[in-house]
Amino acid sequence: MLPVAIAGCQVQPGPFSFTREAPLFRSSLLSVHGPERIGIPGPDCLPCPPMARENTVDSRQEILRTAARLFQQRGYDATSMNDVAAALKLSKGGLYHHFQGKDEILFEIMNHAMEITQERVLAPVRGIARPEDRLRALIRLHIEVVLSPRDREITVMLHENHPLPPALRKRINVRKKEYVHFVEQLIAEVQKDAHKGMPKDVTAHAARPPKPRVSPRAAAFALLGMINWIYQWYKPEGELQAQNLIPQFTDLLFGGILS
Amino acid sequence: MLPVAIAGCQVQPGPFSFTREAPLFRSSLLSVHGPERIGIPGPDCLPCPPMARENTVDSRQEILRTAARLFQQRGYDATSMNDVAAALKLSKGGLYHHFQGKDEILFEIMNHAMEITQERVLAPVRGIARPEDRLRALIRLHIEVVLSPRDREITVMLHENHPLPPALRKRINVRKKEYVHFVEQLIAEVQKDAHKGMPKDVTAHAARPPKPRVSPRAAAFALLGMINWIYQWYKPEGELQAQNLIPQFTDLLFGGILS
DNA sequence: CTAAACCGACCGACCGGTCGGTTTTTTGGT
DNA sequence: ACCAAAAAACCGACCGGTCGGTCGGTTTAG
Repeated sequence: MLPVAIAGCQVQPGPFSFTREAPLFRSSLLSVHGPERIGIPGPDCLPCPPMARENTVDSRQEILRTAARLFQQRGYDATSMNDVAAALKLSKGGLYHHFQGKDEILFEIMNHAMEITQERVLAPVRGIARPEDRLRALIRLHIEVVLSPRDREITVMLHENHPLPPALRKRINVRKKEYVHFVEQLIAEVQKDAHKGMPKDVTAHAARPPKPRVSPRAAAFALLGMINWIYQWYKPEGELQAQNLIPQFTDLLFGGILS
Repeated sequence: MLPVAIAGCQVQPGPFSFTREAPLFRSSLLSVHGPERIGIPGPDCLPCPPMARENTVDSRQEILRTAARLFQQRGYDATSMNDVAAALKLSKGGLYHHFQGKDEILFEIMNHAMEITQERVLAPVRGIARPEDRLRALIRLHIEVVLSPRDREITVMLHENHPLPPALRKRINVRKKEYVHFVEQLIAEVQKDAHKGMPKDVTAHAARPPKPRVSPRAAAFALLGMINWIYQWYKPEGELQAQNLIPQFTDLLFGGILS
């Protein structure tokens, strides 16, 4: 099936350069005929060694990974199906054998990003009893996912809202809303618990605990904003990395800038 | 010059519909010949009354406003120059009379967004003496600018990073960095002042005040993230509006979710 | 009469997607 | 083990349409 990326063989696009690469030889090279049968490999690509045909699930995964990388680098609309095919050393027709269209590729990328969020953030967090611990874990795991160089689907999902057709977009938006709602309820629990733990003389004068000055909904949007915006400014060589960003963002949420 | 939008005359695109409208009559209609001279107006557009030719600055402003609205609705790459021209009831050639190219339009929109930030946020804030008041004002003004239905350039600038060519992008990025730096230094001042104001018995044991647990840089990025992300979730009919969002985001930054 | 504003045909390139192939791999029978 | 047929994977020409941008005009304003 599709050749996997091999050192020296991978397409190396610049940050915003358009390297429109036509495939120079059959990408599925299991035949006894080598690349010389149908062309000379490009100067930046050694012949890929033959390999067993893999199942279709792996083909689709490979396409989605490559497409996600290109969509992240150039944007969905500015990336063509020809670009995606070239990066995979496929023809466009070959790409269309695996996916019905460009819409489906974007949808699967975004859906996969929601799966990642479900598996890497929500599921672990749901297993934690104490709300404050749960919220701290959610912040850490969400930041880790946004910062992960492997999970490019996440930033594609964060950035590309408009291009999906309405029916597909709705399905993604439903999952996003569920996530926001989960965060909101979690913050509400943390705020409620914090009041329970306060000395009686602070709350005794009230019939019930006063509402916090920051509503759970506003806090949820603020938290998601500060974390999701990381993809806009983060630099792997910058001074803010996961290990010092996570505690600071966590402290900020719980205690503000003056904690 | 260009007709300004008149009730009943304005292009009404759906959120993601592509209304490819060809101009049906000369857009500069000062001639004694009315629109009937060259065609019947479209069903959704009454004839625009003739008006004095305006100067080129206003033409360019009108084009930038319209382009910003379309770029915000559909994205820069998914909006064509033909789309922009149609929305202005111009031909594409007419559009190219005012701007050298699509790049220039996006650059001017983003530059204008930085001007708006300079005039509506930075300049007023610089006139405030107390750092904490200055930071509170910055939060309020920045949120107001992001929420402003008129200042679509802001959300275009927040969203469209990649499409500009490197030289133009660099110029915008320099201004963005200046803004981030300003916010960072302001937060550092606020944190410093907060320590000055603490009772001696809390700080006397230290040779100098301990570093806050949230660095100014992390706090600046977090603050900009929570505010800039508003454009992704904000709904005019939602329960979170400027007047209740501003105090909550301010309280969150200063005191966290438990204040 | 000149300049500004505008138009519409046109350019080469590319878009998403299709289709009629070829090539490669898999499968089943001998 | 071999072979032929079927299926899967892939290719490249092609489709109608559109892209950003140009150019030789026409129309309108000064």
